[in-house]
Amino acid sequence: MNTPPLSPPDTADPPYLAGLNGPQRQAVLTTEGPVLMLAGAGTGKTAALTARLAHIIATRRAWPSEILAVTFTNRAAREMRERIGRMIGDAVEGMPWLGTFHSIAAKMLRRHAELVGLQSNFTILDTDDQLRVLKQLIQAEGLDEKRWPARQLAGLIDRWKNRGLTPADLDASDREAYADGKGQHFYALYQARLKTLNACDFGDLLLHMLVILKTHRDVLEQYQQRFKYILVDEYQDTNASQYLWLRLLAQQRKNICCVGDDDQSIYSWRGAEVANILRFEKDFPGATVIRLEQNYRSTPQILAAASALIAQNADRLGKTLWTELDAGDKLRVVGVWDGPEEARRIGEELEELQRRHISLDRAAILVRAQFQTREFEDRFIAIGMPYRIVGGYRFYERAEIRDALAYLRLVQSPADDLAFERIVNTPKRGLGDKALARIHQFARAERLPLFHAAARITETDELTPQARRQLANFVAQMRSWQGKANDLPHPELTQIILDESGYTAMLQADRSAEAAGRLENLSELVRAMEEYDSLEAFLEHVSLVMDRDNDDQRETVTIMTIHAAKGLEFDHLFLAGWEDGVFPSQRALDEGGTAALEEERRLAYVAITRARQRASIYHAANRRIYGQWMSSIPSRFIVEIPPEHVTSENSFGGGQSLWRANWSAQGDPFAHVAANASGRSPARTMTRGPAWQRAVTASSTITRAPAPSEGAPAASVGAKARADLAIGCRVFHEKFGYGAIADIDGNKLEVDFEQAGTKRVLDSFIRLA
DNA sequence: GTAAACCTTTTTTTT
DNA sequence: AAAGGTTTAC
Repeated sequence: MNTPPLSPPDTADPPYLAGLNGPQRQAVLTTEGPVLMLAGAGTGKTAALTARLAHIIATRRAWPSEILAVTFTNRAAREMRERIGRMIGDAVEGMPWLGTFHSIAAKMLRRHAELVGLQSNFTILDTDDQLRVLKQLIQAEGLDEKRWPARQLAGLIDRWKNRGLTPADLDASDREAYADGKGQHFYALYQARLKTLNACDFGDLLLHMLVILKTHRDVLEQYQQRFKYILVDEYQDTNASQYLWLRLLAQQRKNICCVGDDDQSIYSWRGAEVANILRFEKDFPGATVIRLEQNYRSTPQILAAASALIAQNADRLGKTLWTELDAGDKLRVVGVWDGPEEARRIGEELEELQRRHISLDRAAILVRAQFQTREFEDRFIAIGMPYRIVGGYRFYERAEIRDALAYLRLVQSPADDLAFERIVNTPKRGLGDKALARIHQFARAERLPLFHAAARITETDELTPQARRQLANFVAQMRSWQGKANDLPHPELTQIILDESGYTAMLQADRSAEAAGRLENLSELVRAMEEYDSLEAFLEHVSLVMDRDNDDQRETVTIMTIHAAKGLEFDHLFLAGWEDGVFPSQRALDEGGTAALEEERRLAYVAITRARQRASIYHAANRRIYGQWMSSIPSRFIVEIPPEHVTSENSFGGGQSLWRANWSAQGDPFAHVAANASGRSPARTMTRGPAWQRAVTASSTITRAPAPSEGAPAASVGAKARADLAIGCRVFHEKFGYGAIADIDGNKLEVDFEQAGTKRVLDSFIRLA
């Protein structure tokens, strides 16, 4: 370790070392050589990271512009910038290489775009554009879109890109994927199409840069020279492509510091590989490994509950978090009747906080999936509770915003065919499929972008006179905006475009309930643009940050997904919807493997460890999913928390949560199930874990789901039909008893019950008798 | 070419 | 339940 000439700690510690513990100091002072920082939840990782940066800069080891600091989310990048700013002042302005992987890769790629056949003003496609391109390709190849959804192809291509694979790199098994082995073909087609569009998608930002670094030694060396120190946050979430990228850049100087926590790896669905953390020491021999294990955030009760939960995962490095804080409250587990009641109860608790003059900024509601936020939104609007939903309906994904952006994109780069297609007939100009097909045909024949083709086609008699007039008008307008683009400030330009194009008028004429909100969103867009120096800068921001910065000054409770909450902390935490099928998600359960379930468990761990003082876990007995009522079972994760760290209550019985009381009082958690199944535990349930068994036992005692009667047949959660059922099978249902299957419709069954008559039920509530 | 009616699908999680 | 896509009616 190359310790700088520092005086003894008690006399002249630089301010950035103040209040750091031993391992944290080591993380700050070990500047040379590879460092792996294993930092558990709430162990002051960000403090150590920012101090490390401050130290490197203060001791003149590197200029701010010579440090590469990568984070995963824009929020994390922003926070780090702010915190460093507080330590080192304006020097942070000179840190151009602090940002997300994607923003940094984009910045690099703009400099070297020509090396992968792009121009430096390439557009960055979002998921929506990506899907539209793929759909067009699938159609052009004459494939049935129903059978081979574009989404699936997009997912595959995404995964390949995450793994750092170009079409040529795919191996035999990858090539087989999609539409009888056309996966590779489509991948290549898609990449070619992107090239002609002068566009790339999110995965390309990294993959293109990776290819450039691999194949252009001079470029690689240039960056290896520049980046004297590399710092990576949330290392457990890096995917293969990011990993290779980092390894190339760090190879020369090897001053790379990676910070991560294998227990908080929750992005494997996006290609993240925890293995990256495990093989760090192999890739960088002699690496210093520093463990941060003292937790400054949570009470011992919360910490113990979280630790016990995560201990159920087999696949982990293992660590022991400890804290010096006072014991604190146990976790609360609250059972409620249904989703609306959950929202009502949490609303009441928030009102209680308000009465105690506790700022709502200190409270948060965490959900597994976005759809759960609606219940809270409805309730909080009703009671006037100030709230903010993070992520959610994203500002830049709204149709009106995307339309406006498409206009701007077309002004900026007339060759943006996707933008052209999007707005050529919005608002309506009488240019429908037929006209568009003609333009397409013309464009292909003349090898022109759509906009230029459109301009030329108006000089021919290809189109009907009225379509021709309309199109000529549109082209003329666009030209006039393009001419103004350099003279007018971009917010004004946008306003002019919206007005002259008739977009504003279209919304004003719209009598529907949403129209007013849309107009408001557009003025907000114009306002947001003012913060950017140029149209280019703004569009870049929009492509990379799908969210608008929330500068809400009021005190509000935050509602967000657990994923979005990673890295944050709250005094009062509400964890909603802890029911099997919601959390862990149905998809994770359907997959059946332990890997998916362990990731859900890590998610549960992340959720609980966000709490500083108090955490309340909610589970509802009934929930509406896909618009239909489903009865649900408390999450197995609740059962996995040791009872000594939990107090239970429920709103429909009083006192301790019935299901937990029932299961612990019974001794044998299987007894109930076994009895119901007439002494025989069915093989299918035996393949589930003991937690599931307990939960099933419990649910049969407390859940009184609305009967799936004729009028309201229960809907599906997982759409797959079970293979073990056939018409005529004798089956058992918890509520209706024994019966025979009369009909099967996907996962919905019609069963003739011996006692209850004929009912429509979901196959997941049925087992073979 | 458009609007209205009808059917199907959707829910992880993010850059 | 709501949004998206498709078919049908004008």
